[in-house]
Amino acid sequence: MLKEKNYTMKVVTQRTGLTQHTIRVWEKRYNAVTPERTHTNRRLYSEDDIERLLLLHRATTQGHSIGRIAPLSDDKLRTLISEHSPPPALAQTSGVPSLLTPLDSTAESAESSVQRCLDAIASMDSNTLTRELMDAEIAMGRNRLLTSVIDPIMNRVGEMWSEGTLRVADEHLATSVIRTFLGTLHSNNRAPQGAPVLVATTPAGQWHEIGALLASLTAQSAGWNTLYMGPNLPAEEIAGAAIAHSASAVALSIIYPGNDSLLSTELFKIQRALPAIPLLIGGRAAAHYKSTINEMGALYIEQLALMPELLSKITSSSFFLRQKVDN
Amino acid sequence: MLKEKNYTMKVVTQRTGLTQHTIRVWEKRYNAVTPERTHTNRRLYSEDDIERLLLLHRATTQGHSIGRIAPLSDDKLRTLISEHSPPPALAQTSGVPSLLTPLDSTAESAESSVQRCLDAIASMDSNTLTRELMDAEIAMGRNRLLTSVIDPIMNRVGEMWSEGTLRVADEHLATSVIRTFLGTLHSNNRAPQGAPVLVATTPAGQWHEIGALLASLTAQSAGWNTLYMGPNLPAEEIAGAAIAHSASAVALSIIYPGNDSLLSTELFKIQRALPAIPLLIGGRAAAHYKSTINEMGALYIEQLALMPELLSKITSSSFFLRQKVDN
DNA sequence: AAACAGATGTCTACCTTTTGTCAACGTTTT
DNA sequence: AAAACGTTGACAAAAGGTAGACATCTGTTT
Repeated sequence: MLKEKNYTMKVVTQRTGLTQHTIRVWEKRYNAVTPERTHTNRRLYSEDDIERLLLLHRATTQGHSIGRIAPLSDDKLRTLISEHSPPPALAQTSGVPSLLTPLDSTAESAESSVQRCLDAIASMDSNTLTRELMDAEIAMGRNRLLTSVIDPIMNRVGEMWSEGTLRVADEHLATSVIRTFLGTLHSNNRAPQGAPVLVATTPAGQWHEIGALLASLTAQSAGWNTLYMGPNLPAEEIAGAAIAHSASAVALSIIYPGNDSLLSTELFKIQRALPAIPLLIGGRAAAHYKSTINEMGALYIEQLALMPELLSKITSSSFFLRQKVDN
Repeated sequence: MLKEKNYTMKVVTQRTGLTQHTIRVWEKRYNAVTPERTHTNRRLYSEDDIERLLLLHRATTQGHSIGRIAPLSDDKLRTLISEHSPPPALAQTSGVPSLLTPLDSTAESAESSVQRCLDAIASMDSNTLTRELMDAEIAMGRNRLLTSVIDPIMNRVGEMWSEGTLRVADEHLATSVIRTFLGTLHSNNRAPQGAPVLVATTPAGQWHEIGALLASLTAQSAGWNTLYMGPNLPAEEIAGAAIAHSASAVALSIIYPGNDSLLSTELFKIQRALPAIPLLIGGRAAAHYKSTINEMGALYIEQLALMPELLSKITSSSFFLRQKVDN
């Protein structure tokens, strides 16, 4: 069972997106959860407690009043949330979910989650796949979901596709389901006013959009405001959008190798049009272009998990000055 | 029964699109619903109450006066709403705001909804766009949302794009937001067991997926089970998926003209691999291929609104026999 | 055509309940 | 010592509720 109580307040706030205050007051006023205490009176929460708080958070953002739903069982909460049938104004761990959760046993659960997702893909079961992804988000939070589940899945799928281990149809179905899932996560991102802006897209000729979406979401949970523009955008348009929204960075995902000349041309065009804006480039095929990327002074994202670091470097460097005045 | 009263005012306003004021005044003046009260006098609504208010809302936007319809039963309301058939078939594709329609507030509201969405697109405001779409679904129901709002929007966007009235970046953003929105609608598909299956996708070389998604959703609300496979799927894969899931039909969306030979080849391949399965072909560029489509015995979907009709013909024809045994 | 009455959605004023946030202050952990 | 956590009480904003006024419509009567 998942009854062991061993998560501290801090972890809970990060995983649920609730403030300490709120969590405590929900406990005091409504007995929403009943954490144990250390011998020095610190609260200790279990995995189940966290899940419950997450459910309560979702339900409240859907308009339910905490006082009424706090006594409900987890199952009732789940049905309550799913009955909110029209476009799920999803999760939306409001506030800034901030940075990665500490390393722990979740690594293992990420592995198995990935495996279950791959199984679902192989059997073309899109419902199961979606459910697995949702469970994974609850279990390990958004950041881990992105870096330790979805990113690996897409990599595996890509490999299996090129090995021929996976049917093209499977790959398409998986991509489509994941695209939808990421789209819902992406929803109304109202980051704070002065937050830096990231434009995420894919250059002309590159149709695979999952990478760009992942980049956009990662930036969002790092507190950025993002503008996701879909795949296959010509250089001029990327530059135009970046300027129009005074972006602090542009993220590009590159999946297909081949078509070298077109891609390099596009990248250089973007570079030239946006000399003052850092360019982040990642994706499976980005490694092929490493020399080009270096040459043009862009930043190479070797792994999604490394992106937050790059982002914070950008905000703390001179580019951030522009934003700071706003605060 | 769904008689448990435990939804708060706020939830009801969100799910029905009505204001607090209106809900209360409908209760006071017409006894439209009879919520319970908490011991502190707050209203509590049941799932049925919400459904009823939603029906009343739709009926009123169709021009019925609340005083007259408030006493009606839910079923009467439902038939009232469905009787008011949307301007079926005919003209009404795009652009020309159709002078013919009599003072039909539904058509009008659809028109204005489309306009507001286009405005949101022009100002690259994805949040507003999403909200407009959600409101439209609440106000006019899923079917009309698809045929009278989203389909027209995509047509207009396509036109404006080719006229050069709309920036490419805008078109991309709009497509992406709508893709996400449709994806969320698509996911909660609770499919009945013996329902016929539709495979929806886009042939190789065709990357624009909105049309296929619309087809899939339309089929879903016609009671079909659908398998949406994403865009750009090679003929062999389409055929394979259709066979593997014993599909009763395959829907393809074609947006880009050009690349004629490839496309025709693909279509013929699909035809040949699936001689017994009806092929539905729609999308902006489908008209260009009308002769090919006829030649190969596929069905041409001139307009999304006409698709349900085609579907029901398929289920009632010989192809349905295969399904019938399952029931 | 003008006047009138009924219907309907919206708004204001004002009161109660619910809920998130904060300050103040003590204790534990780092 | 600084940071993180705990408790308590106070407070303000949000969310509800009632009552009644009001501006538009719509259809009917004068």
